[in-house]
Amino acid sequence: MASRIRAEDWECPLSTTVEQVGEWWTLLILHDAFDGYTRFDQFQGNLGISSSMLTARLKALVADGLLERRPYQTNPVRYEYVLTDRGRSLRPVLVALAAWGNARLAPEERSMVLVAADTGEEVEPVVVDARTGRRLDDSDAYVFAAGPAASADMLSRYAGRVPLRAQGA
Amino acid sequence: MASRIRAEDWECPLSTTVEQVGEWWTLLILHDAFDGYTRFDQFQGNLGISSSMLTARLKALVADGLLERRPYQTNPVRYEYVLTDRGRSLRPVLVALAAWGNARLAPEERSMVLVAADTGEEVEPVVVDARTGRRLDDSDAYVFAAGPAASADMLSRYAGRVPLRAQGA
DNA sequence: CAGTATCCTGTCCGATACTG
DNA sequence: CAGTATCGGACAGGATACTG
Repeated sequence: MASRIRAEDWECPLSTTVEQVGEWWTLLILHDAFDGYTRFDQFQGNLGISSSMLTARLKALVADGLLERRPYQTNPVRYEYVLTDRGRSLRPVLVALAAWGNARLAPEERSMVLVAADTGEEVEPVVVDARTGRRLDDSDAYVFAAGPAASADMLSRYAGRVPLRAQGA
Repeated sequence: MASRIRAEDWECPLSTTVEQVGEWWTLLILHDAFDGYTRFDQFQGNLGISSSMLTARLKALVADGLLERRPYQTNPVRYEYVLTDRGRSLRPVLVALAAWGNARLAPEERSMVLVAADTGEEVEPVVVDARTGRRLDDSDAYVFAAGPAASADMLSRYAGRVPLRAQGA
């Protein structure tokens, strides 16, 4: 779970990711972790999740390598949950989700915004192509295409619908 | 559902968005829609979803204003589902999710990548601040802060943990 | 083709109680 | 404080059958 998926099991980046992330609780717990919370009762208090469910979710998060469980005191031993690099790498997903909510769902007077920690300036998160800087927003200028390892049935599904890339390289 | 949320019900951009998006099926159907599919049996064939579940999801999507249901022929009348602007605005979320899967989950030889439709060049999606162009990736340089409409209990939760913005403006 | 209706199973998830 | 164990309801969601 914690690492990469076997090539045979990899079909679609989206559905596989969705399956791996598992449930929405995952994202909400991670959000708390990004806010600096690390402890069981903090998560429980903030999220209003039952202890049994929280236990299950935390176990899954640790098994998936998104959180690390480590003792922060001995006698009695107590554990906290801290983000791994892998966990931190999910931040753009949370940001994109929250940005959409702010733009499309929030009342005019937003209650929660993303700001730069140093300047306090409000941030407007957008998804762009790192190489060209062009926004990926809602244009049809970007499509999902079959890569080198695409299987036959995937190619048949996508054939003619999206530009195929060179198979060799 | 289709429009904004009442101010009293707005607590956290993430949890509210998650609630509104509803289920993972929503994202997967939307992904198909972005690929240009519009019809019931296309969705069903691609996703392997049961017809009853698909009906329910499509209804919710239409009610939420993410898809538009419209007849594409008469006698007998047949319907198709096309993306609305609101639906298209969710694209960055899908892209962020898929990008994470590609980066962290996929086998080395990725099977599906995002490419520019004109050049065929592969795209590397990142989330940045539209104003400064700085990446929001995994840095701690950005935090969620209380906005003008924050309620008292939200402020108490976030007080001291994240920089608060001016209450007045 | 584009659904609707019904049945059925799994499991998400809160409530409650208990533990070192 | 940081969980574990158990119970039970609600519902997600597939299978199947039926319709204009």
